[in-house]
Amino acid sequence: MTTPKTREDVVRAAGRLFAERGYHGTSMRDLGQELGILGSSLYSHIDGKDQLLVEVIRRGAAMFQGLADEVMASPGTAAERMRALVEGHVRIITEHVDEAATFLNELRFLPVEDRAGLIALRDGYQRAFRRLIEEGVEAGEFRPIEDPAMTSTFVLSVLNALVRWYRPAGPAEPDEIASRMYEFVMEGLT
Amino acid sequence: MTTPKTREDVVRAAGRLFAERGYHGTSMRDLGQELGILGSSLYSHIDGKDQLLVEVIRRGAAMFQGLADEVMASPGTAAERMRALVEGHVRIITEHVDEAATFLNELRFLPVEDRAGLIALRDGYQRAFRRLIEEGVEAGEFRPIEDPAMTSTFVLSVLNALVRWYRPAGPAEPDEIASRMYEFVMEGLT
DNA sequence: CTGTCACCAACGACCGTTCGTTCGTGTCGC
DNA sequence: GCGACACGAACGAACGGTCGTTGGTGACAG
Repeated sequence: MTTPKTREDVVRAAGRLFAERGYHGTSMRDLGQELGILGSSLYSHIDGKDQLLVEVIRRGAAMFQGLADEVMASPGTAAERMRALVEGHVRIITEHVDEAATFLNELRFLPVEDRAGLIALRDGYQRAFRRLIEEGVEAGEFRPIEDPAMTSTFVLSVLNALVRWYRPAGPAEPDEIASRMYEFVMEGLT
Repeated sequence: MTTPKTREDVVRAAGRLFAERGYHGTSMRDLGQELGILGSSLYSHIDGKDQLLVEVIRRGAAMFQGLADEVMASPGTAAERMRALVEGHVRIITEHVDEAATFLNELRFLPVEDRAGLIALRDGYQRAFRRLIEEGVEAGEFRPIEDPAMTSTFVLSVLNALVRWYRPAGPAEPDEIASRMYEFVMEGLT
């Protein structure tokens, strides 16, 4: 009757449920129900639950890493590239909330053999922000900042928190969110 | 031999494990082991696992609400009170990471009958930030801000993310963190 | 006819929780 | 001062249920 489910369907549904209920809050039977099949039927497509978590998180990590690579390789002032990072980050989250949320929230539940590598990716992404801030300070575009590492954490805090409150049905348009975020990150409250 | 555990011990250990492994990632036997007793022995002190979650989160919520009440009732410019909020928030998190992290991360796993009330507390706390921002704009202390609600989300994003990276053993002192955060929230990067 | 995909029943492990019991400690009547 | 007794805290076995996972079987599409 209904067309059979693909491995792709399974991974996408897993992202959705992991984001919504957390990895440990999602059972294979839950996941099956989401797809209209039994939990045991999932094993026609995948090898195990933890593999699903790895795959979903890998996708999240890849998107952010791709953005950082692209922006950091492009020309432009620090401010321009910061704007590109903010816009790209917001676009990734608004278009792929589930993978992004799982990447940001469930990293600690990865099997040990995958954890370190993916955490390194996340740290690499943050390092792009730090380097950009340092460049901006050196170029005199930004104010003198004593602790660029901590400051990059602040910037990323604002960006990452979007997965916690963004709802596609919500009143705010992605472009507007990106603009306001960039504004806030650059100027603060004053 | 060893002194018996109190209900207080149990709640504290629960906060620690819920923060570290998440609610669904923590079993009663895990929790017992953390205290050096059996999982079943916990029921001499408590009625059920979900009660523990409620209690830990209640403590987290109470601390933040207390801070907001205190600061908002005090005199001072918007900037002064913003500094007080930031400092208080950082102090709460650095001194009670576990309750704070559980409050911020595990709200969605609360039993339905407790969820709405505690979410309302969280929203009330955020509303304090929004009101303060509005006051600051009206008084001309802050720049004109078109969307104070979203901006309050940004500020709180920076503050709340602290539970994700603060480690007591880390290099950064709480005072220094609070100063840098206030600086960033007020001035941004430029 | 072959391979894919789902079903179904079942596995052992673990889940939250209950129960009967034990052991030590402190209280109180005598 | 001493025995009886209630109590808090923990044990250990067991409960029904759910977990992730396996293997066998059949339906149905290419």
